[in-house]
Amino acid sequence: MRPQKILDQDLITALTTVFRSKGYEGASLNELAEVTGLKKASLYHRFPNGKQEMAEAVISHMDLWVQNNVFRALTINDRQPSIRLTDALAQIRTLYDGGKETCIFRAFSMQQGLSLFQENIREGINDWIEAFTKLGKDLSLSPAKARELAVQSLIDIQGSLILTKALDDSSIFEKALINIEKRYLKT
Amino acid sequence: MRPQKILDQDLITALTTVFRSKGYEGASLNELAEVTGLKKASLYHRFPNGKQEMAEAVISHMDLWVQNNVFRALTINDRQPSIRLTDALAQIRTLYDGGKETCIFRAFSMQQGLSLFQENIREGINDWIEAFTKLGKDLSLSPAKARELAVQSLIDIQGSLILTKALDDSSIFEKALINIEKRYLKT
DNA sequence: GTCTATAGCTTGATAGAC
DNA sequence: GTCTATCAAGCTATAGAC
Repeated sequence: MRPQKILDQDLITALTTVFRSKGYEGASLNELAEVTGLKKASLYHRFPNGKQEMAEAVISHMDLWVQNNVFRALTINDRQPSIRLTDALAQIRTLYDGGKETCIFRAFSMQQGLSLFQENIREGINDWIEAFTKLGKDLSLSPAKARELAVQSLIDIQGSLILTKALDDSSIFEKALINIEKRYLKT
Repeated sequence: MRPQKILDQDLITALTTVFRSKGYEGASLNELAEVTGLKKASLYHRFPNGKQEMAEAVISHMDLWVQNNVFRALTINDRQPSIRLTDALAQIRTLYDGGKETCIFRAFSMQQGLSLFQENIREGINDWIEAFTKLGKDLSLSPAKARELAVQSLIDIQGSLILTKALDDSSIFEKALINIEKRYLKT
């Protein structure tokens, strides 16, 4: 076997930047080939199912990162909940590069992308809600209140990302993160 | 002149449904022709600048509706602010069909759509913020606090629309609207 | 004002050489 | 494993008849 010209890790990273900024349909194979440094036919060798498989790999890779960083920080048992929250918010800040990057679910939630990845999106969002809900319970909130705060936290993240992008003002995202923290610590 | 087969009003309405659900790139001329009942060449007669002009017409039409219904309700001077807010939220509920419809700005905020309509989106969102800010001031809030609540209201609307779509649970959107109302009336 | 027909391009995907 | 070359299908847009 000939050696891989591009490592899997670098490949996924390059694919992610395009899918994230252009969405599923908007990411053309020509552009995906260009940013990865591979020709289209070579991409098909690495991802026999084509564009959809590339997108799935991007989703899986990001999902793993979120689990290892955001969810782990939120739900780990051997630390104070307030510390966990601060850590998780720092990871979220990194994930979205201070509000400059969009959520991959949002990028894949229009057009064909929605029908192809609806289930991934639904599960992904539910995982976020569960992780925040566990934090709330560990802060002695009732299950209902814990879930309510979790949903509101996700609304704040997603909504502030949209406004940050629309107004090109990353302070909106930053304030939203601080607001999430305040809301939990007030209880 | 031969009579118009389809009235301007009906034409825009049909175009809107497609652009809203598919986004700018995702809305193909074939589909736009199909839902309007006109052939592609006829669409070009009505919109000489093609797809972009159709999208602009959709944005303008929706903008006018929002001004006449949401902003007018929020900012009209001869009614109590709390009544105005309730009215405006009812209009917003209609605008997004209880959370089942997406925001046109979101539909146009990926791929090519973003570069083409970035300015419309920025101005549109700013108009929403201004309208809510006026309401806050009329409720005797400080300018800073009024703007803060306005931004949070938009975050709640946009974020809850995303979660409602992702989880197919329109109660999230409904709770967000109620939450906006509570937050203003608490002050 | 609407239509049929088509131009010209880009897309996702494949065949086969090395 | 990567490449060049190519395909069929879809796209936006236009020409010209009625």
